[in-house]
Amino acid sequence: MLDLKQIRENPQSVQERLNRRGVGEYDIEPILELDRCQRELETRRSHLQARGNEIGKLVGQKMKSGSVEEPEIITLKDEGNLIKAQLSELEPQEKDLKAQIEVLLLTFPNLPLDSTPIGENEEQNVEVCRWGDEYIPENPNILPHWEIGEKLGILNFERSTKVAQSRFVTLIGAGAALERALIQFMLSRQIQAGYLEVSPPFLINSQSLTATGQLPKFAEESFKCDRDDLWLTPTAEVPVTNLYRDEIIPAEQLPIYHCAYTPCFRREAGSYGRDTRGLIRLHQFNKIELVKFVHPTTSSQEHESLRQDAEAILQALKLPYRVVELCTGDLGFGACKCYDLEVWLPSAGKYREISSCSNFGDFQARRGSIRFKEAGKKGTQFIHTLNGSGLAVGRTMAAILENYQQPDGTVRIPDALQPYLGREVLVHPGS
RNA sequence: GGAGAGGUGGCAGAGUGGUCGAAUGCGCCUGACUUGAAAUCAGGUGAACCGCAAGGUUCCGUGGGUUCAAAUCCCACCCUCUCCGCCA
Repeated sequence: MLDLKQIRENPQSVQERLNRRGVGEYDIEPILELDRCQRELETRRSHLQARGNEIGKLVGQKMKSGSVEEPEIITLKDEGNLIKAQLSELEPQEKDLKAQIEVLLLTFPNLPLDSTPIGENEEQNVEVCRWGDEYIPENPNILPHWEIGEKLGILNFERSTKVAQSRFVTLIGAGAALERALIQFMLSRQIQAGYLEVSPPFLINSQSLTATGQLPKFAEESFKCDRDDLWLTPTAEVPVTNLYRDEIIPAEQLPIYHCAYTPCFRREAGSYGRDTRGLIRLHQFNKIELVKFVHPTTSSQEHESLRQDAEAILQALKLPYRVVELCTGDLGFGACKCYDLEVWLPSAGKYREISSCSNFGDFQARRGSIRFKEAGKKGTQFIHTLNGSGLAVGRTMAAILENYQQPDGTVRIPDALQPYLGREVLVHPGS
């Protein structure tokens, strides 16, 4: 959520930064107008209340010293009733304005940092670096991961549609073991890097989704359990960030680093024709998520190190990838800066997103009221939140099945992963 | 699902109609003592909003109601805990 005070005090600067996401998409003028009305009402209301409080005290004093029937008391009571009547008109108006402002504010995205490249869409994203060109396979006949996976007997899509729908998968035998090994491998690495593992609820309430920014604008993207105001988590970012919602954290406890494995559930509304095959775009997938809660002055450098922690997994697995910095037009709703890690998928001949590392500044902290207090200092401040995948497990599996595919149709297991899987190669069931 | 208890400041926990934004303890800050720390003693210390300021307003789970006046009384709802039932 944007800071209303900042909008009020620097409207042109806020508008300019919103325009970087897309000219004409966001107009702060309606908010400013509502805010002016609300503050005018607030002034009037609080003056009335002040007089009302005064009357209350006076009546109390006089009743102690005199009779209840004294005319002075009657007059005061009458004035009290008059004020009450006036307030009963003002208060709902002001409440309504406040609610309108809140609703509007929740639909506004975060302001991009000045360092975020300006651009209209993903074509203007900026490639930061490439890693592992030497690991790009030379074999020109690499099968897409879903084909090799089915040949190896470790993936089954058809039967999964029977159980659920399209865009679901069942992993079998070595496939299921491979996924489990990847989860264990990624978590172990991130725990070693200093992240405290958590295993949060997978069903989460609306308030949590609102705090991280999925609601109200992106309700279509998540699965909902209607009877209970609970949703299937679309990413561990939501439950993990919300662990600290409505809390004031002592500054000396910062930074807080968490990693979490969860399944993620997404409706993928609006992507009907895209990536219909394979592990790339499923309604349910597994992910290791990294979440940081940090002091505002450190969030940029924490963002860089978060990215490195995600990259470290790809490097350990020797999977070729590149780092892309999202331009303002492609930046996620709550992010002020974001790096995507894209892994090389030989069958497609291109890089595909496998991790997204975002800095949210105080955007989520405001929505979720996550604050910190510095000992001895007055008041509280909003913390900064960051998160990134470390990594998406299904896509990692896809990348391994392709990049480690051998001409004979077997798939080598990356060295670093072998101890977790207990085997060096995936072979056809018959051989 | 049934029965009961409870939701108060960073935390614990008093408070049952007025001077209560709220005792007390812990924590934290400042000072004294100390080479330093600990212990002890004294003082201070909630959050949010409006206002240039003085100052004002709001907040005791949430929403309504009664009253000149509500943490306190009434109604509804939400949540947590305990016990019973069912169940992985």
